[in-house]
Amino acid sequence: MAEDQTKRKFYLTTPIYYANSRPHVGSAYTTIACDVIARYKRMCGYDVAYLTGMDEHGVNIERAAEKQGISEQELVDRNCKIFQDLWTLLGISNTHFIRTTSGKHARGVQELIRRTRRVSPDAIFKRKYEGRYCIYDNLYVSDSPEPANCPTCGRPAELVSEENYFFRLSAYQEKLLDLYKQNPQFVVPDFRFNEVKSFVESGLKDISISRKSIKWGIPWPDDPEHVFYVWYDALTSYMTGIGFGSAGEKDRAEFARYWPADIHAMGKEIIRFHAVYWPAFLMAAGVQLPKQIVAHGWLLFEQEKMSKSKGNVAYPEPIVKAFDELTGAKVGNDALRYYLLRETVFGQDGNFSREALIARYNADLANGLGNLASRTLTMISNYCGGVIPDAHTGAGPFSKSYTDFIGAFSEVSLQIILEAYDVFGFAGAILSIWELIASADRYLVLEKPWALASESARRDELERVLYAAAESIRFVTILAHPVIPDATEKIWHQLGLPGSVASQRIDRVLDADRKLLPGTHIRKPEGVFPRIDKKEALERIEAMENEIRNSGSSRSGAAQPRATEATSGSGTSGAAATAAQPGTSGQAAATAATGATLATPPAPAANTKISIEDFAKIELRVGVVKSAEKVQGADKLLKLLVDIGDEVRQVLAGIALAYQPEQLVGRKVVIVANLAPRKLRGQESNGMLLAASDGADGKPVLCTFAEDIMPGAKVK
RNA sequence: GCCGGCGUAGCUCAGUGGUAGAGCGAGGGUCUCAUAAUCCCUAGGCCGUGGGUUCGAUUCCCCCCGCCGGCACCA
Repeated sequence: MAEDQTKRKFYLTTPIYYANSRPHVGSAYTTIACDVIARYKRMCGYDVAYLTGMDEHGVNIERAAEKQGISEQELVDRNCKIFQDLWTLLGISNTHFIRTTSGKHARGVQELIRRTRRVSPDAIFKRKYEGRYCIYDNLYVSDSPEPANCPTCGRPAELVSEENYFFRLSAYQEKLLDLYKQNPQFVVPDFRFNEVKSFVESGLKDISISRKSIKWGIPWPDDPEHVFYVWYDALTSYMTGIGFGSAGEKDRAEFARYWPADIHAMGKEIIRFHAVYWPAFLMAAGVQLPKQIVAHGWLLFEQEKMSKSKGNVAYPEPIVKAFDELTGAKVGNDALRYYLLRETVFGQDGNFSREALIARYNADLANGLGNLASRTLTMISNYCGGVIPDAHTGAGPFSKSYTDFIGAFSEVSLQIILEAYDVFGFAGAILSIWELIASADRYLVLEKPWALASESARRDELERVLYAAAESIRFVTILAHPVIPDATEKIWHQLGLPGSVASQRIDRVLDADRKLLPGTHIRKPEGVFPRIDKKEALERIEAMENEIRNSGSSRSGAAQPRATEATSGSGTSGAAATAAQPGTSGQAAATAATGATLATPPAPAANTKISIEDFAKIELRVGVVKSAEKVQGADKLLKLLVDIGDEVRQVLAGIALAYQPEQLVGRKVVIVANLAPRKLRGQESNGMLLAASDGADGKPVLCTFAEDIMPGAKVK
């Protein structure tokens, strides 16, 4: 918050994280990536505001709190602390932190809607909302009145209707397309941008932005029966987090300084809300639009399919703490950050593997940078009395390896690395920096300073070599600092340099007056990245993860799986990997994946019972599949003819990903016989097959019978 | 079904119209300042399949197979 008005500002945000459970590696990935950008921009001389925060409203919070017998506020306070502790552990340099339960946020959201009604009176309107709602799982399944099945339990959802406030998104199609045209970098990577464009081109529907049934939310101004619904509330935090809606002089100035955001970063699953809804909301309110939406990919866990029994969800804390404990040094944070950024191409999905992380740590950090610093500083300590020697750049002759080496640390390499950072090419930047480390190691072997040290006549050569090596470490330390802040500060200190690396100008690392000063006393060399034993580390990490899992805090409120978990497997068999949803709130994930929205019912879920009369309304009958075929133009639909005793029904079922048509013929199934007919892909469906779905990948499994039973028999 | 991407050495990936590259892992060697670290050498891989354009394609075009993403769709 140390604003320096003479500097150019830079404002970036992570998504706000949903407060119903603890963060996993995916959330950490988003936040770390943003932290690297923030640190990098600061080192380029920007006045950076970096916002992260918590999404603390909605039904999942209500439910989780109830389950734990505490108030909503207690629950979100507790989970907020877990997130904040993690950000501290990861050295996240955010300058702002927003919680949607804060008073200032609520005032900002209400202010934005008031402003919208002033600027665009047509944008907000009230209308009857009709959607499908599952009474068993207490969630909105679909925003359309069309019949729908609950993604969690598979049962048909109830039709519900209430008056809601809507945002006229449909009116913004052309304006959005124009925005995209004017700003070819509005969304990165470009393939995501194309997806956004085609989504908007295909037509936009108005969206509901309030709910009557939710209590745990921000009341609608002048109509407190309503609360704001998910996205309008959540997205606005990017503004309220830096002072929007506040009457205070300081807040107003801060907002004026930092808005619009330069970057909103997030996982790919919530890009639509940021690239479509959010600009539309802002246009309607007459507020400046963010400059860029940056979407990264997912982390897939160790190439294997997620399974609850395996519990292979990775949490950041065990990794960081295990590394710290086993090495007796604070290296875990750097290890995790380095691995995540080095191993994945930002924007694309990446693999997350603990083994690979440990291997990277040992190969690149311990054997690479750590060892280079250690050997160089030790030699300066042993051969030069612990003082940075003279560079001897004045008089030759210079060996070829010297000129080559100096040449590597040139404006050219610097520009390559800076450009990589500028386009979020973290892996590329790291690769280039580590090439420099390798060249330093190579240089030392060629020059053999340990041999020079024994020949007093070659004193100048020795000093020249060690000075060059030390300089190369300074160079690398500054360039790598955004990625590995802890170790670079340690090396900086060991080089005897004043202040912190963080306050160095990364783009001026080559300036003559910033080079190491001969005569500087270095400090005691200490290994910054002690090597770690793979087996030991794996065991330690696993033990700590089990602790978290058994403590129950890993899913303090997630009653149903996030829908994105199901979609990421995409119905393939075998090798499907399951992803973390970096940067997603659970609420957001569910919304993104299903197009449905979550809300809370007035009554608690588990206590909702129906009467036998209610059940009797549903006519379930045994059927035998007579024929089955794929429906043209649909991935998931099969057209079945089902004999239910007195007639043969045509039924369409969305099970094509799980069943081959031929294997269904002759099979006994249960169908809902008195369901209203519905057209699907032009074909009429008369009834519905009962199926359970596996939470992990959402694959349907048909109900059937072990004993013989006649078609047409009633099921009850 | 529509739109887009990918398929290159064990693994992760670069790459170019002209007889294929890096890192990691593995094998061998070397120095000894350093964290059993460094450095050097070693992988002979139909560059998914088939066809086309071309003097010549891994690189350009088309089909197919496999994988992935977005949308539609999942009574």
